[in-house]
Amino acid sequence: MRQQVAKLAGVSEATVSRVLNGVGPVKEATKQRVLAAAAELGYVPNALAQQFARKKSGNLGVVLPHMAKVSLFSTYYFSEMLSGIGSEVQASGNDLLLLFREADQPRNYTALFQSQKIDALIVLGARNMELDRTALEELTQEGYPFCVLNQRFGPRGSESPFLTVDADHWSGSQEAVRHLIDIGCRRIAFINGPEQYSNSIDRREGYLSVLVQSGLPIEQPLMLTGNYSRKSGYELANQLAELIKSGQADSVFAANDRMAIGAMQGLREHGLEAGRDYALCGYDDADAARMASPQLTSVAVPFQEMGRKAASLVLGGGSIGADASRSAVLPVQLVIRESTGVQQRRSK
Amino acid sequence: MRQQVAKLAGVSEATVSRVLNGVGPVKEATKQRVLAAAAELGYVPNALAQQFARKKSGNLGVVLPHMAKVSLFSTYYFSEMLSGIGSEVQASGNDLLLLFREADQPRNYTALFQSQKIDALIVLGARNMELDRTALEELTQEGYPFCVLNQRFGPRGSESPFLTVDADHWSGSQEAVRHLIDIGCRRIAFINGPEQYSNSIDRREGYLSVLVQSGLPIEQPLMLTGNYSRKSGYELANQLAELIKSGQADSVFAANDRMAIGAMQGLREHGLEAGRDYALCGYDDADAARMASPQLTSVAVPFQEMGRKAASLVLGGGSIGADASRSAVLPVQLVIRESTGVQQRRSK
DNA sequence: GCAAAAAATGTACACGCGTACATTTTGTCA
DNA sequence: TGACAAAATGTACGCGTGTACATTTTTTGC
Repeated sequence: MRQQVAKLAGVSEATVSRVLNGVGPVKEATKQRVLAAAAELGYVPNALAQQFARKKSGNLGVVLPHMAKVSLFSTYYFSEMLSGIGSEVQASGNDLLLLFREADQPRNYTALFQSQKIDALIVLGARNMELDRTALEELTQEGYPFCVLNQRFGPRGSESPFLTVDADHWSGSQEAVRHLIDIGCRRIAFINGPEQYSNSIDRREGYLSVLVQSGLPIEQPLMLTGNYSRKSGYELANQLAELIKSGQADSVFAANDRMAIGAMQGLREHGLEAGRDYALCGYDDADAARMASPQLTSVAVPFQEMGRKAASLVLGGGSIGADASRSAVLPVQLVIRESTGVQQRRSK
Repeated sequence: MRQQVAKLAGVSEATVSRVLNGVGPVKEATKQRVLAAAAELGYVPNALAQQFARKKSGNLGVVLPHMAKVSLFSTYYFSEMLSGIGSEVQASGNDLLLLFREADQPRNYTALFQSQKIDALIVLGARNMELDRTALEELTQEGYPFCVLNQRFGPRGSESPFLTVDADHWSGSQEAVRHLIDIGCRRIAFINGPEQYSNSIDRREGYLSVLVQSGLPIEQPLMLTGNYSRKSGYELANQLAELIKSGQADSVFAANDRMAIGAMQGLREHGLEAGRDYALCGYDDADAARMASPQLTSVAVPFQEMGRKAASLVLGGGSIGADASRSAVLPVQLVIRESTGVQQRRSK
């Protein structure tokens, strides 16, 4: 096929290759002849042969958490990040290979590199567990380019052994809690997610630090744990209702919107309305935040940008910024809506 | 590398290949020797070379609608289908290549096959437009295995020129509208999506057919059009409010949950509550349906199963069922919740 | 125990491309 | 115009598999 193009253009196959790849010096006239010939014959290079010859698949792998039941991860989180990754991948002329992780199976990420199926890797939904840690350590050891998204290993602010793109959930939680305090809340219940996720830890620390700064007491009974699902928030509503009705709590800060909405629904069954009987703040600013009634105050996370950043880092193969830093932490932003609405609280 | 394995096992490279691929007759003893040697050396076959030699990439391509702003397609729809596709792809030992479509650019799907980047294709979010039709026609002409998901070309029930997996939105809409009539509604407003999607057409026809069957009049003013976004539903609420307050409408059937929720929110601003002042039924049964207040009656669509089916069809390369039918239509199911709650309506 | 069939293994090469290196053409300067 | 450098193009080969075909080994049937 390439041979036919070469013959039609009156050149050698090598020249065809050079023209199509824009490499090496080529006379403008021959270039046009080759392109014309290729167009006429409808020649499309065999990507498999190209990858083989170049020893590059051109694929960015993205590992997804197992999500048969969409439970732990809101689909918002997932699809937004993927969208960001996709836009960057597309811009760089690469492709995106989706890799579905089996639940609790040993990860074999290095094999993906050894087989050259992927040139780079982004890991979504990693947890701080033996299984994940060893897999990532292995990748580091071998020097393969990869990036962990929305998860940090080691303490906050510490230098990461590998590329990491995260959002500043510590500051985000601080903002959220400060906002609750600003509107008059003093006893802020907190629904967190599992601490395998650095996200959860960051939020807890942000929550606690503001309490301390503000001279408010830290009350263990106010700190609850769900699993980031709506259902878990809903189930915690019984405890929350008691806390609120007894005056032990006047507000709820949930570590994501799904749990916030679940809690909101559960509390409603106890006759408690967000924005009226208690203030409620979620996290993520998913679509669901705007769909809830009352609309949910939340912390917007730049998931798309995080995806783009991770992709660009891992495809560029470089470190972050001019320095040799291995981790990027993107800012988040509080979005105030009805569930902490001042007017509604006043009308109480 | 393979050579080293061969030497260590004391066989030829061809035998190594045979063992690893489980092809051809191999003595059990040599098989074990080869496997042991491969394990010891940590040999991982080069996927690129395999693909090249086999002339198969092992990739199933999935074309995604452009979704910079997550507007037309709920992320629920998207991630559920993808999840279904993913499970099937994984089970078949293939990989999933994500292909992001640029907005309003000519589609070049055939090139993906010609370059052998993909062995099969699933098209998500196709519309009945020139751009899409010609692209699909081209694929058909060339005989490439592909499947269109959740979209039909040509009239309902007609034989499709290519593989199609859809859900029975006609029956689903009928069920929804019948349910509304069952609970006493007589003037059912209908918010549909753009008619580029066969989904929309099916829902409209289902809606109309039940009205006719039930002897209810068809009123043009009750039929509104949005774009499947929450915002569009919200914006139509003004018209709906007027219809409801003037007694022209007593219920709303929205073609998806997002628009239903948008309408619900908009109507609330007019003092109208779903399940109390009017009945509301959505479609898709996305998570959002359960997150809304009141929880939304909706039509559950087996998105995951559709994804699995499409993947299995297109990877199997076969037709659907024993007959030569080219299209599968999966059943949907009405899920009744509070927004059409009988008890609430009674208390009106 | 021998011939023939069957099973197991080895040998050799193609797959389509990119590219190092050799060769030819073009351009430059005196 | 000739010598030489630079640009343009051609030639040849490797990349790591899978597999058709040739060859060797084992089994079978008598």
